[in-house]
Amino acid sequence: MRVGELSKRSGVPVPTIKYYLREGLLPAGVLTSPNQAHYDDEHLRRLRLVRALVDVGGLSIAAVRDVLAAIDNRDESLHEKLGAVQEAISQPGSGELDPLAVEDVLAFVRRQGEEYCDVTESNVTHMLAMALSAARSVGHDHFHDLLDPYLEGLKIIAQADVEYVARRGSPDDVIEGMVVGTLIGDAVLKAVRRLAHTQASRKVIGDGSAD
Amino acid sequence: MRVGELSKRSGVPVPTIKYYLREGLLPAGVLTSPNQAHYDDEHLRRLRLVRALVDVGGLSIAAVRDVLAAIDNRDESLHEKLGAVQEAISQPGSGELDPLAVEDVLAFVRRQGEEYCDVTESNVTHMLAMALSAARSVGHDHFHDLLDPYLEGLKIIAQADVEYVARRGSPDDVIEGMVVGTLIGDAVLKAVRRLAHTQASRKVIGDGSAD
DNA sequence: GCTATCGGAAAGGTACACTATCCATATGCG
DNA sequence: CGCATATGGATAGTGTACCTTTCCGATAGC
Repeated sequence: MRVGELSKRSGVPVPTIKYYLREGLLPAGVLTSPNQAHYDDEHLRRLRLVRALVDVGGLSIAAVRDVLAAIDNRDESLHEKLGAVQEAISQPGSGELDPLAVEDVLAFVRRQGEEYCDVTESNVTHMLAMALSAARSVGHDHFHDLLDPYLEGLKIIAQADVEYVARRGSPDDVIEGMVVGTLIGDAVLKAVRRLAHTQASRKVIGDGSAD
Repeated sequence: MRVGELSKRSGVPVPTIKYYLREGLLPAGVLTSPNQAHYDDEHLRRLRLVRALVDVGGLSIAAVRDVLAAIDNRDESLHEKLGAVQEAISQPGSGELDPLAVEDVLAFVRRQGEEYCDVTESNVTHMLAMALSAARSVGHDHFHDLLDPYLEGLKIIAQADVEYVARRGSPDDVIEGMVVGTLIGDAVLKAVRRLAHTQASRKVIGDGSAD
């Protein structure tokens, strides 16, 4: 197929596809003449992945490029790749870290039997420290009390996630499933948590008949 | 205090504070002369809240304005206010909804005993439908299988959230705690889920010694 | 042959979140 | 008092991110 059909089948405008090609988010098509190229289903699949990362995952174009590079890297074991991809899809944001928040993270991580030393070493722990710093900055200096119940609930969720991903066929599908499952899963969790809030708060403050 | 001290105490540059004042994110200070105004701790608190919403919650300036308006609204009961604030902090994003994804949401919601009809009525259900649509668009058409385990884990988490918020004093603190707890909680959950993934996947694929 | 479309490059556009400049006025210190 | 510095308010400008538009000569397909 040519770019017009790729556009029709994906819902992405042609100029945007050209832009993604320029930015290296989409591999070039096979040239059949100096100004005709052919795209296949793999391009369509990749294009839809890019849109999902951008629209649902909220990733920047640069972050998407990093993720795709990690996915496409052929020189790593599955384990290394999963780590690289996880780093790529976990942007910590910017701002100052409260040392007390860093302590909270270290204490939490140690409570689980890990022995990390450098919180800024991984994007994930950095993310957590950033969030706890923000909590402290707005006066919530006991937010870390929630970490243990969060982990308890998330163990159930992560177990389901891993089973979901492990069910996939090839290692490439596992990687891609992890990316999609993590980012779309974040969005799903956000929504379901809000639904759960509504249900849980109903028990406490009632339906509005009495507050 | 005047704007300079507000800036020093919050870490937010003076021009940015002026911008927030212009945009209505921060109430004007009390004028003591035509070009001198006085700000208090409430302004500082509000300013830090704005930064937390923007930096950690990832909210746009317009969304922050909506949230603050919902917080400040004096004409609603606590229950109504919680609902309005929850809508304000739940942006569904844009894109087309897959009818099958809408069905998935309806089935899920009904499974919990609710009887919603219109998925687009609430931002929260719309968010969920958007996420499941995105999953389908990248070929994950059984992502909804995860909804039940997610809810199971999230019940534990939401319970902790509600207890955390209920511990606060005044109704205003409850509202503010819900905003902070929801948005910062989203970020914390994201990070902790990734940590839980690492732990859970270790059991399945090992430490990298064998994959 | 004729119209629509193509690939590729370059310039343009839009939205957002600040940031800089100006100015007349106030503050605060010596 | 004198004078550097800071202030509130208004207007204009900046930088980044993500596309769009416009152009070109070449091809596709009827």
